[in-house]
Amino acid sequence: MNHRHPAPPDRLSRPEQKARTRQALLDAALALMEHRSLSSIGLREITRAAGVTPTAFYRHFPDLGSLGVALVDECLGTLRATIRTVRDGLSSSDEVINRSMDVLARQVRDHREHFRFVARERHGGVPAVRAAIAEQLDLFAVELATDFADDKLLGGPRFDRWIAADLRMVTSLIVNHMVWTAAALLDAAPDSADAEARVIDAASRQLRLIVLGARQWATS
Amino acid sequence: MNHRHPAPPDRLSRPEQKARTRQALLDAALALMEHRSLSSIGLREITRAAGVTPTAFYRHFPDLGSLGVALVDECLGTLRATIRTVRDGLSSSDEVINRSMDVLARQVRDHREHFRFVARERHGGVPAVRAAIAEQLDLFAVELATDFADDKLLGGPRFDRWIAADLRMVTSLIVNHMVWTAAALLDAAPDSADAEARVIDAASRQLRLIVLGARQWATS
DNA sequence: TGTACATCAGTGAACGCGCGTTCACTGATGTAC
DNA sequence: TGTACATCAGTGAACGCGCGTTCACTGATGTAC
Repeated sequence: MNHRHPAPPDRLSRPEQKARTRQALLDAALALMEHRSLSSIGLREITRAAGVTPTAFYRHFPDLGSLGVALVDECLGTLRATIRTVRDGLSSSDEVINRSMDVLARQVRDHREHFRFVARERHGGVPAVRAAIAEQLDLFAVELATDFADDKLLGGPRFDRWIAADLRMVTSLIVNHMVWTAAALLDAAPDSADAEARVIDAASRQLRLIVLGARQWATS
Repeated sequence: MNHRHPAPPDRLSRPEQKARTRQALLDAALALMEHRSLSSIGLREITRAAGVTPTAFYRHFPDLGSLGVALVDECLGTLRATIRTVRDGLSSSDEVINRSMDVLARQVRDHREHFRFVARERHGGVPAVRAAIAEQLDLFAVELATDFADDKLLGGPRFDRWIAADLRMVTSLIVNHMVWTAAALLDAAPDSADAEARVIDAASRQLRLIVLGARQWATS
């Protein structure tokens, strides 16, 4: 017989409680990393902020590096899903550029800690985390290249005739520009909407310049 | 009377000896940062590697952040001097691009630690160091904009008619691309000349695309 | 439904260790005359 | 040139502290029958 013992609404089942603690550890680590890098944060600091004893940490991660890799998935995995939805239903390149920038700016505003983490640890001191970030950013570039090849974006040039290497060359430039823009938005005084607007404006023009270059490249 | 007591050749004067110890501290810190970030390195680790007692550190720097700022000057100050000499006497844009890339690749090969430090701490956890790096990179962009305005580079478009904001937009894009390229060169397997060549090739094409875009921008 | 047992997330004490900073000091280098 | 004093880069002992990891444990949740 298949007995079910669903936990009553006010009591959490064991897996639920475990997931909750795990998330508390991730959140605590991310919060502590606002002003410091992953490798300078202590296991005890994280557990203290999460409200559990130091030893409880080992029930969820073997070490801080593994927690870092989990954070990469949380930060960039969700961003990837968000971004993919943006590109549908838009045609003119200016439209795509402006909308992409708006979405990026909003994402940065809503998830400062996530972007801070990625910018900081991208070249940081934990190899496993660096590798995980590089892998995710590479996926961004690949997906963007697929969209270009499908002529979903930037209508003008015949991207479908580009060789794969040139496509990846352009999309990795764009992805890097995106990461750099996010970092610049974080560094802009957070209370100054003006500083933010200037960063967005400059980044939009840079992106338009890149698109101009890509069209020229395609027709040359 | 002006008595001079120059130290004999085998004995160092006090300022000389002090400068030597200071440099030993900087070198030790840079070496330790190959695999870790500044904020995760201990004062005692540095003095141990430099061959002095922990307390001697305070004769040279009030804290680790100040040492970091001194490192920024060492790393980027000298690079700026090197790069400025590169741009003289070249006319065609392809020539400038290829030569700049060669110089960058050689600099990265010869000073891996310096570039690693800059890439890692650019968005790292020490605000004073981040600010110092941002300031130096801004100087790069300003100098490059001046060269463009003087028509020293990329002969084709009439950069002298550009408004200042557009010039800075282009040069900061190029500087960011330079930093990213340096980081990519560091991440390419250091023993693999092949991986390095692929990074250089991709970066050169990206830079050419940016120049194409800039020309198009200028004439539009 | 009730009982007896298994699982396992989180506990709390204990450990040895390296940390940053303080302090009074030493002794070679530098200076005044 | 010689002497007496000042400077100050580097020393070494000492401090209190938080660290990562170990271990045997507790007790609520889950399962078998």
